Amino acid sequence: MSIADRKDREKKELTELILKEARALFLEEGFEKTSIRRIADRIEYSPATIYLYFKDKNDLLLALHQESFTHLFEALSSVASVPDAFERLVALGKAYIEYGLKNPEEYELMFMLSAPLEALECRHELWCDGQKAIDLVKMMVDDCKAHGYFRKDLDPDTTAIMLWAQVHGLVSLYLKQRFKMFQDQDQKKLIDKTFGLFIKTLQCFR
Amino acid sequence: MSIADRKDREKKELTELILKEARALFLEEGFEKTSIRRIADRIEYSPATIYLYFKDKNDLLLALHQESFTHLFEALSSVASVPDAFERLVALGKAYIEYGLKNPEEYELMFMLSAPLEALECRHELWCDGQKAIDLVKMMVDDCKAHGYFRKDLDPDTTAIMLWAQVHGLVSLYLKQRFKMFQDQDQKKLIDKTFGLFIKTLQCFR
Amino acid sequence: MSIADRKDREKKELTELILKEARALFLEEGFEKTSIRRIADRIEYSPATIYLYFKDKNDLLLALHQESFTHLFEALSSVASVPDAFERLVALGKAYIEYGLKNPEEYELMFMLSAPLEALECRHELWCDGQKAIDLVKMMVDDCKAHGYFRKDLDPDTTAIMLWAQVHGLVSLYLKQRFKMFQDQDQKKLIDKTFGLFIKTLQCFR
Amino acid sequence: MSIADRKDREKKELTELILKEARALFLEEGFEKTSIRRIADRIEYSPATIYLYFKDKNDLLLALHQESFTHLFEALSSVASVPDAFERLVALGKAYIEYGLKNPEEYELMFMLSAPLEALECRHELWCDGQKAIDLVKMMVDDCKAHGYFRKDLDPDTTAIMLWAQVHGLVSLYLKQRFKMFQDQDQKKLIDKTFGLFIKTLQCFR
DNA sequence: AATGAATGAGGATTCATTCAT
DNA sequence: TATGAATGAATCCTCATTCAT
Repeated sequence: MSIADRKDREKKELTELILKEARALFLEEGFEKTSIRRIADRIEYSPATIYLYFKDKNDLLLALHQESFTHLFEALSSVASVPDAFERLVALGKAYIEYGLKNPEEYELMFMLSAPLEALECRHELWCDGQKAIDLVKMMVDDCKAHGYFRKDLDPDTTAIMLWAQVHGLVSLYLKQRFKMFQDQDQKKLIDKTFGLFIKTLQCFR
Repeated sequence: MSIADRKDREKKELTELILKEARALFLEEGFEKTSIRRIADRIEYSPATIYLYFKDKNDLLLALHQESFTHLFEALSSVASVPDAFERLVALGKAYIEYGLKNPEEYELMFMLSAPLEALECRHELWCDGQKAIDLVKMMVDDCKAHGYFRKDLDPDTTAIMLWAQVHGLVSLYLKQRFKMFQDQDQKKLIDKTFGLFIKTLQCFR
Repeated sequence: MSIADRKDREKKELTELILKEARALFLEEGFEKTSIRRIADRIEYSPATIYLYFKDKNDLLLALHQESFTHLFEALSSVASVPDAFERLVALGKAYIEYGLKNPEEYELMFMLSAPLEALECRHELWCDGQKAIDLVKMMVDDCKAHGYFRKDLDPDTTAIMLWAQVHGLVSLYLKQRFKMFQDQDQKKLIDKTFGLFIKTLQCFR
Repeated sequence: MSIADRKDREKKELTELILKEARALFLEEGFEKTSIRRIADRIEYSPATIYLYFKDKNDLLLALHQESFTHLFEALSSVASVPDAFERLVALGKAYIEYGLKNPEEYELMFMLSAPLEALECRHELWCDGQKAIDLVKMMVDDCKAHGYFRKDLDPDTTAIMLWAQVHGLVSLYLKQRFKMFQDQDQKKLIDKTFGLFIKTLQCFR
């Protein structure tokens, strides 16, 4: 038993190692430079070995993709403890932004890269993750309606998309350095301020 | 003089030709497939020739970048004729979205690609274009304030960024297919509806 | 004893299984796609296991080679029941052709592939099979002579080779698609017609 | 002018060099071992250079294929000088066999390899060469009919295929070493003897 | 001004084989 | 007996770039 266990653990460990370095490469050098070869170099295994753990590059990508969503959900789950419905929605947005800024490569993979979707369009799982995320937002919008923060006739779908677009806009412009033109200001503060303003506008939904 | 003139003109023409085909390749086949070689093939010049007109691939990218901004400004300029300040702001957002959806590769280059910025961080021109764009928004926000649509104490910078983030969020999520999970709905309509809702929220700025 | 027996039987069974799937792969996907790995995948054993039963890929090839000859002989044996000596020879040719067309990969392995011979030149068995086959033809030629269909001074060796070359020529050109230039005709019919004509020419041996 | 000439010549020379080494590799190591890399190694150029002269491996193959047919036709053309129609046909067969034995790798490429046809099925040229070859045989069969060597009602198509199959059978079995089982005899003599016997059988067509 | 020729580096994969267990 | 894990070497091909001309 212990032998099988150890083998299992070792297998898992290498899988993790591959994913870790793949993620790191993504982070450090971007998607284009993330090749099987370079990952292999970094983990000091042969390229062929990676193919023992992942069918092909897309499979590796998919694994990273799913992992990233898991991380995102973990990051978002903390807001559940916020008692007030509206404050909870605000916390969700903040947590989303924070996750994006702290995990740029994962964020890119999930929401900004063409590659994974093109290659994996067929796979149903991909949409599930995104669906789950947007459903979370919708649920919170409904909560806000239930507690009188939003009008009853507000469409939760549209509202959720609006919220998502706003935070994604902020995160993605920041990650792609498009706020660098405001050189004289702290760009992260810019995001906070903007998000704060956005939250205020939401109050007209009452 | 006429000889120098002609040479000058010819030089400009070839520069234009290169840019034109580069743009076309971007549009038809995307960023990844746009290689110096392929551009050279299409203009029926040698790859080496391109290097006489552009230092390297990044330089070519920068030129396209600037050109794209010119196009964007053209697309946005039409809103000037809208008389009402608030309506003009709304029209601006709509025009921006429309431009993004209609010119996906240019939009990507301007606002979503890492490549041009990383390589050209030093160049001041890059920021100018973005600056000009955001300034345009700020101006319109000021107009809205002047005409009583927005409170006097509203910060035009933050507001402009918020507006930009919203429309960029919508456009970029759409371009990267992240609305595909709403399979049963017209995705462009989704954008319109969301933008419409966003506009309504702006009215609480009054 | 019974334990040893069982082990023996199991060993034989796995050997058979390997050969069976190797053959199937040959047939379904051709020689190039038949790799040790793919065979291993299909029998759901590890690639390393195959090396316990066959020294290397060539050894496996040799086994298939011998097996194929067994099949060929089975296919040819049916003609024994044809009473007339000349008709029997004709039937032999037809059976050979039919076997070739129906078992293209085996046929290739036996008569068209370089691989098995190069690697196994040393092995005597290889020639035995071919020898047995050509001997069969010679015997039938002798029968024809005995029954007055062929002149007594006809050299059975040369005649046998001529017969073999003719049918092999037809089969191999067909298998390698070299009759495709006769696009407007049924290629199998072409073979039948040609073989028929060839048989007629044999009558001048009388 | 002389510069362009020289460049042209150099280009041709390298093209020839590539083809020559490709052919040599075919001959020495067989089709499977003939890779772009190995060719590049032998000509001491980089693999990428080969792609400047040939679109891809198939293109290179096609060139070799056509070249080989040119050689074959040259080899066969000598028989034109044989005055007697039947002797001419015999000479054609002998020349074909001789060509095959002397140029094994070209012969394989033209008549025994799957690869070129699979990859280039679309290309019309391929069939043209084969067509031209078989037409040559048909013409000679017609000549034999015209001069009373063959019956008037003989089908030239079927006859031509029969002749082709016979010589191809002999050549291909020889090239693939399938005559090695007649160890005690000179294999080339075997071919001659067999072809001689075959020629005799043709006389019953009178 | 223009280019033909060349290449080193790198891309994703697949393979036959080995070896410790 | 069986295998999981690993790999070096190979495959075809594309790229941005340089340089002599």
